Amino acid sequence: MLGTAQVRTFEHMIRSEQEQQRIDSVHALRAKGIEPYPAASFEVTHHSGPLKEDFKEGVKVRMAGRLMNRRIMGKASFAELQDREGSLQIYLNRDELCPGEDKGLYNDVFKKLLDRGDFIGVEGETFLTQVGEPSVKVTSLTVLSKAIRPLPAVKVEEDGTVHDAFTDPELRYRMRYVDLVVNPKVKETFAARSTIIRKIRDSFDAKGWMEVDTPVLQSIPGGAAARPFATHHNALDIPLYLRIANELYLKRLIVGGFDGVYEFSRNFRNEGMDRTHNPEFTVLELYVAYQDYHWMMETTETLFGDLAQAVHGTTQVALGAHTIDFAPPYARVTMRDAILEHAKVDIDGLDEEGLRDACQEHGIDTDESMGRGKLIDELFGEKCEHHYIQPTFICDYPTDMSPLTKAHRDKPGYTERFELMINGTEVANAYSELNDPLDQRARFEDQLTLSERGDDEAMYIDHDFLRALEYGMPPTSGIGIGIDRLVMMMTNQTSIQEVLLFPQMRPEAFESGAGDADFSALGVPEAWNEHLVAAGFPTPKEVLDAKPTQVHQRLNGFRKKNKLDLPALSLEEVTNWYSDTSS
RNA sequence: GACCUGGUAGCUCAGCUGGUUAGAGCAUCUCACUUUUAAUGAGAGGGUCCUGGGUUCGAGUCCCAGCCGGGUCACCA
Repeated sequence: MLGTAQVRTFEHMIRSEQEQQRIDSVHALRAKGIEPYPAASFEVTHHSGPLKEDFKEGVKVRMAGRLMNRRIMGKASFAELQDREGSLQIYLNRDELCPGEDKGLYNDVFKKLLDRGDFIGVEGETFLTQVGEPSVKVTSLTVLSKAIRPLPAVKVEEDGTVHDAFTDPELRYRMRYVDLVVNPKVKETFAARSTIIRKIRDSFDAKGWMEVDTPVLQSIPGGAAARPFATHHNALDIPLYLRIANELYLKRLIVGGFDGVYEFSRNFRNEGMDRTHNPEFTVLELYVAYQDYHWMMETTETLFGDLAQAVHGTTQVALGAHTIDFAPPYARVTMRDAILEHAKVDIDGLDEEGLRDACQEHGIDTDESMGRGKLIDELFGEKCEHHYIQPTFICDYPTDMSPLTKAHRDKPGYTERFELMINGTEVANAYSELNDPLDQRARFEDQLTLSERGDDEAMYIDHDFLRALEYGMPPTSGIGIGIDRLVMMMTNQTSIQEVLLFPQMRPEAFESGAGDADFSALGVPEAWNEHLVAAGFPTPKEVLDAKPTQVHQRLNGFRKKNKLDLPALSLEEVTNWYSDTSS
């Protein structure tokens, strides 16, 4: 809740003309005895979707949503009421809405004081207009919430042509709430994401597997090879890491006697961002006892076929220029055959040097820290991966790039591992899990050697996990499915930001309210003191947290905007504020 | 991290080899209009041209530095 003082401050923020008009309307509504932000519930009986699908005239309805796209024609008006399902046309007739002498609700409230984007509740009766549009004739109108900022004015023609679309990715991601209101397709993508997750959960629960929660804060960031985000626990005075994977915890639960466990794991990796990578992302991890990776392939292809059906009603799904067929079974190609086919290299019988030469021949940069597994991985990634558009299981990875995977039952040097490739991208990664504790210990030690050789992706040793394995883990198959990528494949998106509600962005700078602060310790000229606060630096801390270049620009921008009678600051001068405090 | 590219009104965008007071459509405001649907007709208001510096008689436009995005690559899933 905002205090009165704060409300007053916000009203003094610099507003666009349209925002100021809307704020004036808030006051005008109150002056008429209408609360623009009422506390009481508004009972809703119908939503636009079902009402339109099975439309009948003469149905009494109560609906609520945003007022959009008004078409005012004197004593009668049409508008769209947009709710969670879509939107429905409403019709307001002055004399039916206001049967008495006082026409204020129509003439003043609806026509003047309400704007596009405001939440209203209506009561009325369904009917078809002359042109056959399903509509609601409004007999009662309630203001539910007044919007101060105007929504982007997107207009859609009957044939689907969109005018003045809200498309700037920066604005769409930073203000997803606006994106969702104005771009119906965006809503559909996230509805599909929800459907996929719910369907997976239903299908796993039906099999008797159990959803679990395991630690996000870990003292050893294990289960994958990646740079973690580090933090610190004050009470224990120890470093902690946000998990890069949850694999080792789920296996501990298999040791503990659950024979099917899964978790939708939010993982965090402190690495680059692009259209297939976000610092936090979701992986579905599933571990099932007494199964192997062949069983897991069948489980996976069946699941994906079902998911496509649930989202699209068919297994044929458009993805960019391709149509992906999610119907099982999927092709199974060994890593050796994949490389043989696309790079004409037989990795069997090639030692590290031979592989290094093969990589060089294909123009792949190598260095001394790369072992045999890493070299094979490079060959596959560079020469093969992008060829697999239709769902394909790539099987049997070399042992030294799979430290948690069981050795292959009849191919020495290989493991029982597969990755599922779709549209040239890895979507899932699965193993027959390594449950031989002595082998696991040896594999961790090999990782240590790799790490000493300079491979900064080598895994940490988790001694408690080794101890757990020594108590005995049944044969188990496990899989990790990249949920974000899966949703991309299922919703025809090529960027991970389109399937994350709030993708990571550089934080935005805001002007904040007034406060008293002393900047003299930084060496800021006294005349600038109050302006620093107004320009969005309430305390010296905010100044020091920002980059000097940024502060310099913001302040000079503020000076220009407000036509301050002060000399412009030099970058050097601002930079000095930083050095002064550190000495 | 490197390269390419963009930032002009609330939204989508024009703005030529630098040259009067920076434009359009939609949105907003005023007026008209009782079945419209990108409603329509008439009129009006609205701009730190991302920021700072430079070149110039003159910069939205050219140069330098920076801020914030997007794309490609590298790394990764």
